[in-house]
Parts: sequence; C-alpha cells; structure tokens
Amino acid sequence: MIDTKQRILDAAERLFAEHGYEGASLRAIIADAKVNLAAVHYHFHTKEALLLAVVDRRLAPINEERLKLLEDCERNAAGRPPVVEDVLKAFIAPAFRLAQRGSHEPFMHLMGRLYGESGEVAHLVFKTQFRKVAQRFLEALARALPQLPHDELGWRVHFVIGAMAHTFRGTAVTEAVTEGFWHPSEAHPMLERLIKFLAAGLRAEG
Amino acid sequence: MIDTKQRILDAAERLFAEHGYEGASLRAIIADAKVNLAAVHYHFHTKEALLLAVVDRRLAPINEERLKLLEDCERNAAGRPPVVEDVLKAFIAPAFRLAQRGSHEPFMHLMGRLYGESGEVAHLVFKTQFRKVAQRFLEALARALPQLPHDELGWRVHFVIGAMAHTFRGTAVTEAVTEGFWHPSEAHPMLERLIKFLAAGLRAEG
DNA sequence: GTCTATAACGGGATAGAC
DNA sequence: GTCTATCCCGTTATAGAC
Repeated sequence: MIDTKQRILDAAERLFAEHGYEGASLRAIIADAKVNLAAVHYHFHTKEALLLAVVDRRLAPINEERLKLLEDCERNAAGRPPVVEDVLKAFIAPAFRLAQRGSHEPFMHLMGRLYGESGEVAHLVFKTQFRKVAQRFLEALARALPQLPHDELGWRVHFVIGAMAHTFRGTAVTEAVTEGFWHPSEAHPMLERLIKFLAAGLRAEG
Repeated sequence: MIDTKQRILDAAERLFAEHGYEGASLRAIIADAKVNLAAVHYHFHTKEALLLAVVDRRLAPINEERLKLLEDCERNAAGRPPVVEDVLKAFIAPAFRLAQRGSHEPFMHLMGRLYGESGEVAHLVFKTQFRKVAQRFLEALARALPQLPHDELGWRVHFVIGAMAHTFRGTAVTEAVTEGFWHPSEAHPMLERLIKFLAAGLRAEG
C-alpha cells in the first residue's frame, strides 16, 4: 500500500469534516482508508493526536503563506497603513487557494466546523496554531483602521471570523434555509464577495 | 420531583450546547437532570427526537416573535421598502432577548453550534424550523436592498448567517485567538454592534 | 510496520416489575 | 409514569504474533 500514514490522514480529514470530531469514529476512518485499526494507534497513538496531525499538515503551510502575503502587503504600503481588503485577502486567500487546486475542500469544511466545536479538542487547535498569526493580523487591522476603537475592532474581528468560518463550511445550511430562493453561483467570485462584505462591515460608520 | 420532562429538556439543552449532539451522551444528560435513563425514552423515544424537542421549545416562540416584529417594521414602512437595520433587528433581537432574561444562553450556544454540524441531525432542525421564517425575511431583505442582484443577496445572507451564528456561539474561540489583544466588553451593545456591522456589509458598494 | 484478537468500557435502546 | 436490570452494539485502546 502506498503510504498508510497519508491514507489515514486523508480519510480522517474527510470524515472529521463530514461528521465532526465526535461523530467520526476511528473504525469509519480505517474502513475508508482501507487500513487496519492498529495502524492508527501505531502512527498517531490517539484519536485526538490524529486530529491535530490532520490540522497541522494543511494549516502549517497555509499560515506560512498568510504571513508572507501580509509582509508583502505591508511592504507595498511602505510605511503607510495597509488597506483593509489586502489584509483580509492575505488571510483568507491561502485557504481558498488550497481548497480549489487539488480538491482539499474537506479540510476547509473541517476548519469551519472546529470553530463551532468550542470547549473541547478544538480549542487546542486554535491555541496552538493561531496565536502567532492572529497577533500579526490583528496589529495589521488595527493599523488599517486607526480611527476604530480597540474594543470595537475586537468585536468586528469576531464577526469576521464567524462569516469566514461559515463560508469555509460550505453553503449546505444556507441552501437548506433559502431553499427555492437562492442557489450558490460559481465559487471563484465568492472570495471577492466575502472580502467586499467584510471590509464594508469593518469600516461601518465612523 | 417537579416535572421530569422539563428537567430532562433543561439538562439536554445545556449539554448539547456544551458538547454538541454527538458529544453529549444520554447518560450524561440523565445524570445532570437527576433522572432515570428510561425516563428519556419514555418521554422522547429517541435521542434525535430529544434534540428536536429541545430546539422546538425555545425556537417556536422566538420565530413567532420574529414574524411579528417583521410585520411591525413593514407596517411602519407603509408601503416603502423597509430599513435593513430594522429587518436584521427583527430577526436577531428575539434570540438575544430570550438569552438575557432568564439565562437561556445555553440555547443560543446550541443553535450556534447546529449551524456547524451540517450534514446530520442539524439539517432536520433547519428544514423543519426555518423554512417559513427564512422565506419572509429574505423577501423583506430583497425589498430593503432593491439595487442588489438576487444572486449577490444570497451570498451576503450567507455571510450574515455565519457572523450571527458565531456570535450566538459566544466569544470563547475569538478570545482564545485574540488572547491578550481583546476581551469582550459588556453584552448589551453587542446586538447593536452586530447589526451595524451586518447592515454595512449588506449595503457594500453598489 | 502491519496484522489478528481482544480487552475494557460507554453508548442507545428495551423489557418488565412496580 | 417511573424504576431496575439488561441487551447488544460500537467505541478507543492494547497485547502479541508475524
């Protein structure tokens, strides 16, 4: 078999995304990966560690690219405050790009879900993975919106995270709710639509 | 004991909100409710039906109030398009109000989570509970934003749902990510902040 | 490194006494 | 309507052969 470990990661990614951390059993994962149950424990020791490995594999390069893009956009600004849309795009685009080439959307769905599974294993993910990136992007947003009070910025970032995570999650829920009224169009302009929406929200009023 | 059925509903609400549908076991629920396991099956037959009952109990009156407020705000508009902020407030305020009086926040957290648990039992909830309300509010938003293409409105509603659900879910994730940079201030202006943010996003550009 | 077999436990559901 | 006792299955995890 061509790399057991990776096949486990792929299956886990897909099933965690589809059924959540609690909802996806190791047995379902090994069946999907066509692998023996013991192999999971050999390579990852525990279910929780498997989730962290799944997240790590994709998120580490995404976060690197995010930081690189943010540096680019700050270099372009040359000392002046960066543009809100550019900062948002630096954060969101890497995740979307990865999702489109290579069909890694399961991972995006998973990340979207983890925002909702607060309180358990999910917190580990955010604490270990996002601390550094979040710090840098918050500073950039604060510079991009100098007139916005600190406290208000925090709330708006909270709303931004919500809209972003929900978009990562896919449109299934919205389609169920807006049934007959709306069906999602092509995916590409989605990124631009999202950024436009969020930037307007961040700049609201004065 | 003063009403077994209600104590089960209360415990289920809290634990489903805290650990998700899969993560909260019936045994944990009956322990919290100080009730026997068989009582759950007697009153609700199945775990899934219990979740639906939990949601129904609170969501039915909330959705009634939403429709009433929407009618009010359309009557005030007297034939002219309603104001975006008013439509948003008619939808969001009833959930917030219930959460603040009586301390029913567990239910809001639960609803927020269900948006993320797409694909399973959660879809049942949305299909059975939101169809009518969603239809009415979508029409109202379309009238409030006549210049916005139908397709674009759908996407923006999608973003609105995301920000709203995440706010219902509480700020734990955002606090973990923005640690040291932000701590949520008092809850009351939150509703106004959210509506201002969403309205600006809905009206973005032209 | 990969398998089989099994341990040890917790899950939802049910029968039947009271 | 409420309880005890139990069924039966799926769960994670591990021991030990190959």
